[in-house]
Formats: sequence, C-alpha cells, structure tokens
Amino acid sequence: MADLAAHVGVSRQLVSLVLRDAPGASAETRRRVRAAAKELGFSPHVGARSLRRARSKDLGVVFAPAHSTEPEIVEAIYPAASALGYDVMLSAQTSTRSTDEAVDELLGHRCAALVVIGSTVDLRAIARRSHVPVVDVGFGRPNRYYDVVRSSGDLGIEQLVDHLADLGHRGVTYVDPTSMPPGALRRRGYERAVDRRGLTGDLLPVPGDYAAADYFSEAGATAARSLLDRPELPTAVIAPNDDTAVALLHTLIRHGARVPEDLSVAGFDDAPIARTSSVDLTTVRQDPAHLGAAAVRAAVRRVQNPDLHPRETVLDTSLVVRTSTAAPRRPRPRSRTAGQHVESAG
Amino acid sequence: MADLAAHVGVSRQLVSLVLRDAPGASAETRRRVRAAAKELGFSPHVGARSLRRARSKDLGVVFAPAHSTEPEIVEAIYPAASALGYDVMLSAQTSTRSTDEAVDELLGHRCAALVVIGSTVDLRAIARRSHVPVVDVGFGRPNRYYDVVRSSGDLGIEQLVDHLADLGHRGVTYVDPTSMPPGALRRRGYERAVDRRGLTGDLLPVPGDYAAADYFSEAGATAARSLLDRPELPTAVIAPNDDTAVALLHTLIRHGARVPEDLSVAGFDDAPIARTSSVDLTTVRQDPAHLGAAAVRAAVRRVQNPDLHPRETVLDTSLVVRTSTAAPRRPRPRSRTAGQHVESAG
DNA sequence: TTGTAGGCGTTATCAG
DNA sequence: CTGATAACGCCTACAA
Repeated sequence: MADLAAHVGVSRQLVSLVLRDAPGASAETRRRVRAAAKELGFSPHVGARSLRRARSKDLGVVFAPAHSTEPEIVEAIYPAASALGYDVMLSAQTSTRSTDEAVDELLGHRCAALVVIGSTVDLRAIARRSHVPVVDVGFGRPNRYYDVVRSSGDLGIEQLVDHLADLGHRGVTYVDPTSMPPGALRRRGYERAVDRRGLTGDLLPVPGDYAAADYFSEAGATAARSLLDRPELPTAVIAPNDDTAVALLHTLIRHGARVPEDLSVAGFDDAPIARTSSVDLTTVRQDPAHLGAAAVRAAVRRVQNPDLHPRETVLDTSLVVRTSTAAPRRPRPRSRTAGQHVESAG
Repeated sequence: MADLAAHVGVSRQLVSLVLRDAPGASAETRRRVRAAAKELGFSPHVGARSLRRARSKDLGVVFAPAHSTEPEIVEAIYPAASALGYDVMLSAQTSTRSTDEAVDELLGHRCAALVVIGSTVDLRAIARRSHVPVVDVGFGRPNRYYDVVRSSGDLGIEQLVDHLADLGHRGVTYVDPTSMPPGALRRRGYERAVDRRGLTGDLLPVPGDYAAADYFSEAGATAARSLLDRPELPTAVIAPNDDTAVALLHTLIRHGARVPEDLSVAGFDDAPIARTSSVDLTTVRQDPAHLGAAAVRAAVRRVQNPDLHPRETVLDTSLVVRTSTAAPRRPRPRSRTAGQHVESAG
C-alpha cells in the first residue's frame, strides 16, 4: 500500500480511505488511486484488514456443492449480502469434509455470522461454540440457539393437492422418501389437504439412505415400478422433490404410460431439471433468491443486535403449473381449466 | 490465544506450536491445549496468521455453483489440497458476479495460487495481474501464461464412436451444441473416428446461447424433434454432454421411440443424472477427482517453483457402458405395437 | 519447554 | 488532505 501511495504521490492513509470507500478524498484523487491500484495489480490484504477492523463484514456460508438446490441459494446470497455491505466467504461440506470442519474454517476467518445451508445435523453445538449468530437454511425447527429459514413445505404440498383436486382428480398418490429430512412436514401437508378435500389418500413410502447421492432418483424409480405392478395406475402422483418426481415420470413413460394423459405427475422444488422442456414438470417453487435474502437478513439482524432472540422465517411457496399435470382421463363435471400459474408473495 | 495459554497454564508460543502442528510440544500438552481450545471455542485468527507467515498455504478456487459438473471437481479439490498441506478458499462466479470479482476476492486473501474452473474467458489478463500461478480447469488451450488441465474430449468421443461401431452401427449421428466451449474439440474426435471406422457421418448442429441456464437441455430437445421429423430415425446418436443426451433421450422416448431398441443414445461427462436408473446413459467419464487432483498438483508445482513454464495436462477419459446403447435393430420395418403413440407436445 | 522482541499490512485517531 | 503513532493476533527467531 505504501508503494501505491508513493506511485500516486499521496499518503498511505489516503489510499486506505479510497480503497475502503471512506469519505475524505476528492473525486480526482479517488480516480487516480484506483487507476494506480489496477495498474499495479494491488488489492488490500484482507487478513491485515480483518486483524485491525473492530467488526467483521464477512458472512460465512456452509453448503454442499454437489447438492441440487443449494448452489442456487448460494448464488442468491451474494447480491443480498452485498446490498447490506457484507462479503461472502464459502466453505464446502462434502463427503470428505464435515460440517464442523467447514464451520471451523469460517470461524478462523472471524466471520460476523454463519449461514448453514441444508444441514441435517442439529446446529445447537455449533451455535454455542461459534460466538456468532448462526442461521440454518433448509429444514430446521425453531429453537433458542440459532435462526431458522425455511419454506412452507406443508403448504406447498397442499397447493399441489388443491391443484390436482381442482383438475378433477378424486385420489392422489403420494410418494414418500421416508429418510428425506423435510419429508415429515411435507407429508403432513399432503394428509391435511387430502382430508380437507375429501380425496382418496394413497401413501407410498420408499425407505433408503439420505446420504446416498442418488437416493432421491432411485426412490422415484422404485415408486414407479411399484405403481406399474398394480392392476391400475393412479390418476395423479406427487413426489416431494423434483429429482424423485423426474425419475418417477421417466420410468413410467419408459414403460408405456403417458403423462399427463394416463396420469399426472408433480414434484417439489422447481429444480433446474423440472424446467427443461423434455420434463416440464408441475412443481412447487421455493425461490432460492428469497431464501438467500431471508438468510442474510436474519444473520445481519442478529449481528447488529446480538441480544435479539433467534427467529423462524417461513417463506411462501408458489405453485408452478406445467404440462405434467392435467385433468384425469374421465374428467368430472366440476373440472376447471388448467394452465394457470399461481403465485403467492414471499 | 493468550487467554487459552493462561487457561492451560502454558506459554502463548507453546499454544501456537500445538495449534499449527509444529514439533516441540509433548503429547500430554498437545492434548490439554486442544481440549481447552475446544472448550473455549478458540480457533486461531487466519488473518493474523497469513499476515505473519512468509508464504500462503491457501489455494483459491473460482467456480460456478449452479453448473452441473464443477461442484464435483470442487469437492475433489479439498482432499487433494489437504494432502499437500494446502487450505482451499472458494469464490463463486455467478450471473451477478464476474470472474474478475471472484478472482479479486481471492487475491485479497493472498492465495498462493488460483484454480479457475470452467471459465469461458481468456485468463491471460488475470494471470498477468495475479502475480501467482493460475490453473485453468476445463477447456483452455496451452499457453505461456497459465496452466491448463482438461480431459481428452476428442479421444473420449472416439471411444464412444468405437463402442457404437463395435456394436454394429453403420452410421452415428452427432448432436453439436455449437456454442459449447469444448464442442469443437469433441466434434473433431467424432469426425476422426467416423472416418477411421468408415461410418456414415451425420452432424446435427444446434446453435444457442451458452450462457442460458438450460441451453444444453434445450439443445437435446431440439435435436430430438429434428430427428423425429425425419422419415427414419438414426440407429445411434451421440451428444457431447449428458444434459443434452438426457433431454434428447427423454424427448425421443416421450414420442414413442424405444431406447436402446430403436436407437442408441450416448452422452459425455458421466454427470450424476446419467447414473440414475431411469436414465442409465452410456457416456464418457472425466473423473472429477482426477481433474481436481491434477489442478492442485499443477498449482503446487508452480508455487514451489515459480520459474517453471505453465503446462498442459490432458487426462484420459473412460467409457462407461450402460443400457442406453445396444446393437442396432436388425430388421428395419417400422412396425409399432400397441401403447406407442407419436404426438406433438410442448 | 519458556520468555522476549520484532514485525507482517492495515485501520483508527489525532494533531497539523 | 498529510504525518505520526499505536494496535490488531499471530509467527519467527533467538536466548535462557
């Protein structure tokens, strides 16, 4: 930094002011300093900066890179954090790297707060030893130790059941990958909606190992084979995540069933694969941008006021109707028009 | 750290020794120091550490979280770096965050080297201003400024063509998403193999925008529709990435074609989706673990000896045969039995 | 094993 | 806007 100052012909502290966007430098000086910094390839040493600064402006984010939905949330966190003046520091949780390791690295960097995405472990111990606010994004339950941000999985499934009931379906089958962490909540939504609408329920549990990379897909394929073994196919099937729904859909199609003519299929997440034209899956969207922004807000709120109690933030989901659902083969008189995109504010 | 030392009843520098695994402390002391660190929730300030240390032991990694194959490479980089004594620092490149921004953040952390995954831009400018070794993982071309690690896309496609020829196919159609960065290389492999085996070539170019999130999938769906419009389907189709191949496969199946009975379909990448049982795609694997390890090795090599010239590392691919490819149908009659319907859907 | 001293690059404060 | 000075937490070197 001294080099840079000498090169421009100003003092070091003026360079420091410019580089951290602090007031007290003229526009012309700013320009010259920035130009010189670029020319010399200089960027301030963030280690030294964090050493000296009173409070950190870094948000630590723990995520699983290979997961299908987490990266989208990570991408959304960047602009949200940036808008509040925070930098983002990523730390991956993988098969060879535990949540604790990922958290420790971030703690070493003295992040102001931690956002943990899609964790299946209880973050209580982590929250206690962190000494910084912790936010759980995914499927945590409200507690006194850390903030929880999640979407309303139960209501989302209810939206799906309502959609199918409105189309005229009298029964809806629900594939339940039983070891999926948010599974219980979503299944409750299904049961509630089926009761409320007076539909015939049909629960198809598929056990398995959540840690297996292809558990969701295999669950869909397994469920499809089970349905194909029946004397008659149901008219509508819901799976509580898109990977399972897509595998279900493709396995059914491969065995001669037509979707949506023979049966309707719906998923949950609005993952990228649901949007491709060869799938075009009716699903429930939990907006990654909303989740990311809510997580950042929750973290910053407690950074600014550490005495506040952790909160639960539940985000609305929105039904996304595509061409994998339609009225059943012999539509009832009360069937309505399909194809509407119902959105609810976040 | 002073607190910790006082708590254990030893000197600060002994604590420092223990925390960085340096020799000079007894096993018993190590144990007590670690226990106390855990109890007090203490971890060394990496900023202060990097400020003091002569050389950095951090490897900066730039990647696109939402990409289908990059996260697997990122996961592989962790153990590879760890084995050589390096920490990993992640920086995301997204639609709202340019490669330059991602690189600048890492440079601010004074990483020892930079690994840039799947970049479509020329890294020359970045390599010049970085003052640290840069490694491009993906589809860079050899040059004097930075290392390149890639897999042998051309040979991989040749393996695929050979496999199909060995099965008895006399012609192979090749879907070419023309704006895909490694596309030219792979297409050359196709052309070479078709010539060498004396097959009938059939190039099906699909233009589009690489930046669009669903470009690969849409390319597959488009190609499928184009094939279905022909009077006769080819017996074998290759797409140079799995997303395209899967969309192609599903669109064909949805329109009544049987895979592999009517035609064989193959992809490239061995992405997670290719492995699911509802897809079970024959493909070419470029091992993410190998790519990650090679990238780390290339980076560390030049960190340890900055005078060495950047290199190109080309990794072998391996053919993964699954059930989407088979021998061509012997008779050519288009006799289709019940349950098969060709329809035009959206 | 302990103690002491110095310094890494930055920010903060204060008087000019 | 400049100049001077202290401090952040840690590592290194050296002597005890």
